This record gives sequence, C-alpha cells and structure tokens, in this order.
Amino acid sequence: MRTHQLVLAWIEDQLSAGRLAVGGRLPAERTLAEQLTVSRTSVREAIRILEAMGVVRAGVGSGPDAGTVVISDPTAALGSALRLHVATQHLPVADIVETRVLLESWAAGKARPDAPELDEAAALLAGMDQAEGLSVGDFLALDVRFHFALANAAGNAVVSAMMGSLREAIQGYAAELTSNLPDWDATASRLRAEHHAILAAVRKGDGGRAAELVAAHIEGYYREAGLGAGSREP
Amino acid sequence: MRTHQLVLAWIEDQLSAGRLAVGGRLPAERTLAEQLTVSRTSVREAIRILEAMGVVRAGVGSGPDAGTVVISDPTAALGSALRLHVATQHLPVADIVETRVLLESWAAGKARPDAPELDEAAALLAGMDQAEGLSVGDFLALDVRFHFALANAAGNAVVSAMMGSLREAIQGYAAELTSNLPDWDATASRLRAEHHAILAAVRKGDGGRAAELVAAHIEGYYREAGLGAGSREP
DNA sequence: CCTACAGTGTGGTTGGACCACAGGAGGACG
DNA sequence: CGTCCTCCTGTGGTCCAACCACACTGTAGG
Repeated sequence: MRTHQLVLAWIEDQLSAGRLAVGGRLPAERTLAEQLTVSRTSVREAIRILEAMGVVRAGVGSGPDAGTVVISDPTAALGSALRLHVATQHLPVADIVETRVLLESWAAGKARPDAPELDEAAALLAGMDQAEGLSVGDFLALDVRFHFALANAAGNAVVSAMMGSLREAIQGYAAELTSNLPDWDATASRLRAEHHAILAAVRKGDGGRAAELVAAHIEGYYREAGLGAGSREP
Repeated sequence: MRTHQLVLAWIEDQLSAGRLAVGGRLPAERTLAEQLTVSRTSVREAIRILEAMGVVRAGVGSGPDAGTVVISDPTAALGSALRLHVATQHLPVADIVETRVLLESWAAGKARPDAPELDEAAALLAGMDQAEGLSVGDFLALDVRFHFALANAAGNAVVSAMMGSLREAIQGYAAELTSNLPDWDATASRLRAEHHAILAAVRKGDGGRAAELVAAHIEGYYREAGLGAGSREP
C-alpha cells in the first residue's frame, strides 16, 4: 500500500468514526505528517485526492476559510470525473443524456407537491421569465439551478448529486450546442413554457405526467441541438 | 489557478484532442514536469487525482505495466468517492439503495434478450448454484458480477458505471449485513431463485416483469438484512 | 482611539536526493 | 552456440529542506 493511501485510510477512518465531520478541520499538513510519520508530500497527495472528490476544501492564510476543512460536495467530484471519462471517449454523451433523463424523470415523478424546494424552483422560473437583460449564459445558469431544485424535491441526495454531475459533465457541450439552434429566442420561450408545465404537474401531484414532461423536455432540447441518439461519439 | 490544475488541464486537453487515448502513455513525470515548466511534485499531484478518478494507472519498473498509462475505470472512481461521502453521513445509505434499485430495474427493463452479456450472467449463476465450496464472500462476489453483467446488457455505459459504483460504495455494509441474516443458506437459495427468475424474464423479453423482479430482489435483501428505509443514517 | 507593522501559522511550490522495481544489454561460462 | 548472470537504465515512490504568498493577530506607535 502506498503512503498516501495510508493517509487516505486514516482520514476515512476518522470520518467513519465520527471524529471528523463536515465543517471540521483536518490537522495542519505538517502536523498530520508528523502524527502519521509520513512525509508532508504524501499527506498533500491524499488531501489532493480528497479535494478532487469534494470531501475537503483547502484554503491558505488564516481565519475561517483557511486550513483544510471537511465539506461534502459529491456533485463536483462526480462531475469532473465523468467529464474526463467522456474525454477519453469511453462514456458516450448519448448515454449521459439518457441517464440524465432517467434520473430526472424519476425525481420529477417522486417529488412531493409540498416540497419547499419547489418554491425555489418557482422563483428561478420567475427569474428566467424576464425577457430583458438575460444572456444565453444567464438563462442556462438558471436552468441548471431549476433542474437541480426539482431533483432535490425528490429527497434523494444520491440522485440529486448524480443528476447534477451528469449535467456538469456535459455542460461544455450543452453551451456549445446553443450555437446549433436556429432560433434561440424561440427555443428559450418553449423551454420556459415546458418548465412551467413540469412544475405545475408536480404541484398538482401528477407525478406520472411530470416525469413524461421532463423526459420530453430534456430529449427535445438535445434533439433540437443536434445531439441525438446517433452521436454516441462526441 | 494552482499548478497541478494546469497539469490537469493540459492532460484533459490532450485527451479531448485525441492526442492521448486509452492505452496510451503519459510522458514520464520528470519529462512532463520539464515540458510544462512545473515541478515534478505538481505533476505527481495531478496524476494522483487522475488515478483516483480511474483515468490513469501508474506502474513502476519497466515493461508494459510500467509508466503512467491511460485507462478508463469510472466505476472505481465513483465508488470510492461515494463511499467517502457516505462516511461523512451526507449520503444516506437508504438513498444509495434506492438509487441502485432505480438504475438496476431500468437496466433490467431495457436489456435486450439477445445481449451477449446475458450469457456471462448465466454462467455466473451456474457458478453460484454450486452449493458446495462456496463461502459467503465468494457468493457475494459472484452476485456482484451477475448484477454488473445484467446492467451491462442494457448497453448504457453510464448506468453501468453508476450502478457498479453504488454497489461498491456500500459493499462494506452489505458484507456486514450478512451477519444480521437469521439463516444465510435460506437467503442464498432465495437469491439464487430470484436471479434465475430475473434472467428468465429478460430472456423472454418481458422487461417490465424483469424490472419488478429486480426491484423486489434488491429491496427484499436489504429489508431482510435490517437496512430498511428507516435507517437513513448508517 | 486608530493606524501601521511585525509576527505567526496556513497551504502552495520547488529542487534535489535517494529508494525499489522491472526489464534490457552485455559479458561470462558451460 | 546457448544459457545464465550481472550491470545498467529508466520508471514511479518517498522524503527532506527550503522558500513563497496569504490572512489574520497582537502590539507598538501615532
């Protein structure tokens, strides 16, 4: 077993035992190195891995943002990993989209009509309805947050994280695809209308219809942008 | 931007541009450090991250297994990341199980009856039917491979990877849970029968029934082992 | 009372050194 | 001529010592 894996195992043990929780602080790198009788290099390699996994966040200087603190951001971790595997062409973009449809339609079907996350989703929709002063990038950013809020309403943290990571992994592609659209304004208003319909279905408690609408919404967008089932290679 | 991220960006660019593909070899650490005018430490940190993400594999010595070569193993990467987040208690085990049911039942419903992966699944079932000389660990190992083969038959690499990673993330728990079972032999024969029923449904093209059987199979096991929907905290 | 500054502890980065490992090239020996 | 052994080379793995940039903290000076 390599040295940095020993550090990794120690930290995972601390987490599992509850001696280290989200918001907690790891010992300083030099201290930890001395405690485990390894070099600071190995400690740093372990921390880098944890950082890439969204388990810790390292900050320089002093104060609340300094030091290495435990966080929990599975979305970012899974997202960057998926993005790299897409780059190796071993994860087809079409499969990513298909999985996203699966997870999101399930979440829409399971979301409870009285979930507080739906209020946030509604607020985001209101923001997207402002026709003026909203660039394509702004619109897509709000779109991401809307879909994420909707997924959160289902109450399954794993599904939320995976959904977000899928979205993140192909975000670069999605942004490029907007240039393929014949008429962005027309697409945007269609997306707005579909969003409202989805939210209304969830609010009414009609999970089946909400799931169908979400699936059609996502598949329709990618089909229009020219990323159909045929383009299994990016 | 930190130095190791520069290295990461360079490697991701090489992958996206196709100048680096699975099976390819990264330049030696010292060479890469000189090319990018960074320290070898920073190169190593980047490689560690890629290794944790299942994108590369580093080997010492000489020969085919030496050097840093590009692979693509998203399952291991996502699995360890999920396991750590479970350790932080921000991903409830119940949500993992629920997501696994979702993905696996979808895969069972979508698997094509003539998929070659089903032959492998059948062979694994034959191996599990040998009542003698099969420890609990061996049985579970074959079980993992059976479920993985079944998921692969759906033809979606992302779903397969995520399914496998979910299984891996809670593998430790699943192994411990066997001690909760009142009668392992009885459970094992039930699991065997359910496996055969699932495979038969898939082979018959009855995706809907296969999906139902898979969901009942997984949920039933965890319920019997005492990991119901109530235990959202491990 | 407020400002300016040195002090302290954090992660970030670098260069160098040494180790273990695995294969290849060459010579020594049968 | 073939085989075995040894040395050499290049790889990642590990460690050390030093320095940097940063952000807060306490203190001295105005």
